[in-house]
Amino acid sequence: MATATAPAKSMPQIVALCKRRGFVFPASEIYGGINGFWDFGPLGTQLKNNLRDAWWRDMVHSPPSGPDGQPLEIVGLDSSIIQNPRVWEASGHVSGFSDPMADCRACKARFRADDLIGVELIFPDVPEPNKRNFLICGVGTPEEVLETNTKKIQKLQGANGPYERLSSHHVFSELNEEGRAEFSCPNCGEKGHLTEPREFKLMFETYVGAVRDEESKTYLRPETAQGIFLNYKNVLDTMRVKLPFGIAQIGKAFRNEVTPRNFIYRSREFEQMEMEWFCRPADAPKWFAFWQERRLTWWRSMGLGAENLRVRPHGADELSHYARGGSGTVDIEYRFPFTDPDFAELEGIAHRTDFDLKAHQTQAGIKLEYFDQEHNARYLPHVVEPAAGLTRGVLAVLCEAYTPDPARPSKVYMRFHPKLAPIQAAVFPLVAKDGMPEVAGKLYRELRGRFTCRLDIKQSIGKRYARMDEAGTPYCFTVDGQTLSDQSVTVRHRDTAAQERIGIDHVTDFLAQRIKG
RNA sequence: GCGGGUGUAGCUCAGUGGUAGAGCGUCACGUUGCCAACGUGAAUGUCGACGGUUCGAGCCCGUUCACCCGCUCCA
Repeated sequence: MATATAPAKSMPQIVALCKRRGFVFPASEIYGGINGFWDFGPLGTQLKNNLRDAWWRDMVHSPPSGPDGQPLEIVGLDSSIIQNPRVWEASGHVSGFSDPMADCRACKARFRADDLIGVELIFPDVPEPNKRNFLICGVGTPEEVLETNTKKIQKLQGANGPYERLSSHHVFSELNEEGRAEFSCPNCGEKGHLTEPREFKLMFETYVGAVRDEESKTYLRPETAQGIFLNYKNVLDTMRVKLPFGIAQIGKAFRNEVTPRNFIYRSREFEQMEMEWFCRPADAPKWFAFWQERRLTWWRSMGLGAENLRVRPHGADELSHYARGGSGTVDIEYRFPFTDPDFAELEGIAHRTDFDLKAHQTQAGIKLEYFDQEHNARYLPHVVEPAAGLTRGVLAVLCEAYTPDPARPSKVYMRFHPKLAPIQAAVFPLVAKDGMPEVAGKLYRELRGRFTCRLDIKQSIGKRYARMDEAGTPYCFTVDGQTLSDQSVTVRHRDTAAQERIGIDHVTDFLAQRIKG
């Protein structure tokens, strides 16, 4: 790989460029910011819109052909961020989305209180009044806890003889204060230093209407997917769709993350691009494989390097509550500068089975079954879900594009795919005289209707090229003295700084050709 | 939530208790016929915020907020 010798990409420098050039600003910055929220500046907004529109086009307007060569059918949706709170009870988010955590005051370790258990041991050979039970504490199953504490148990046996194990174990999160005091920290071994479990509520709560009581409490959606399941029947009834088909949605989602980190990678307000693919249960594995391959290809077509992308299947223990019992989940991961050499999730493709439709059918009491005329059968479709992070996608595109180059004046340029670049073209007069600004202005007015375009007349030509390098503008067209005599302009290519000369009449075609692919 | 680090102009940073600084960028004018050129001039700061110590705080102390790193977490 040629990248082996490329200078490492530094996250602080990428963040600085994003601020300097108007891609991403800290949210509420003049008030000191707010943890986990970011604003997109003019260029960042355009970049995000371009990525979003590309997804919509490639999913809804012109989805890929299926394995049999037939075009797939996917329709769009835009559901409400706030839904009836029962939605989130049915979906499992109210119960599954808050984790009780306990901290050790002595060593500062943190544990999931429902994973933390204690196994009680009895030593029958010890005579009264010294006879007492010992509690072996740890994380995992009782067997695992005994396994990890073998040495301690051997020591106890040495002093007290053989032991018996109480059949039921204690779960830390279910104990009262007295019970918790008997627990020792699995990390440092100190007894009685674990805090009472505290709930980490990962869903933002809000209240609908003027009266603020439990009745009016609801949530900001933690995923866009549920809005799709809620409208599945509406779409079936109105759109003449037949299985298999998809419903796609792009929108904001909110999670009260414990630790927002890594710039816009894990923020509390973010955007998702989700598509729920409804199919026959028997076909789900086939579609699961199909979408994995298509989605990986799509990210590559957005300019992400193959060497920075990978597909990683989830282990059985990390599957979401809705994805157990299906073909599983895979993540499409990107090698971000802050994870390098490791990777982090960009998109998850999950076989959600009929978990959600079944849950809503039961909870809402509305039949959501599909009548399959071809097979003369009635069933709940299975769902394969490619769920991509738009915000994360923007970050991946920014990181991929960021290219240090000590040889050029800007020292860095943003190598966006031309179709994603927030500014696709710039028009300059070489100098601001002899009628060049007028010709450049005319060209600019022609281009701006079709492309995102900038006209810059001020300052030296080198400065203007340098600015466009940091903005990631792929093509700069310069009107010079020769233009006035032969109607040609120079095209300056961002990635090579090389120039060629084309007719001023061909600029539109030149751009259209390169920005389409 | 814990530990460590950072916070001074748009950016990068200097400034160890005594008048708020530099480079770059930005803007204006001139010059300039292809890569942040040059000349002249200009704007820009509650020194992250609040409180304390002090005659006096960007600097010392406390609190707090944000960002970075590590833990923890990430349905």
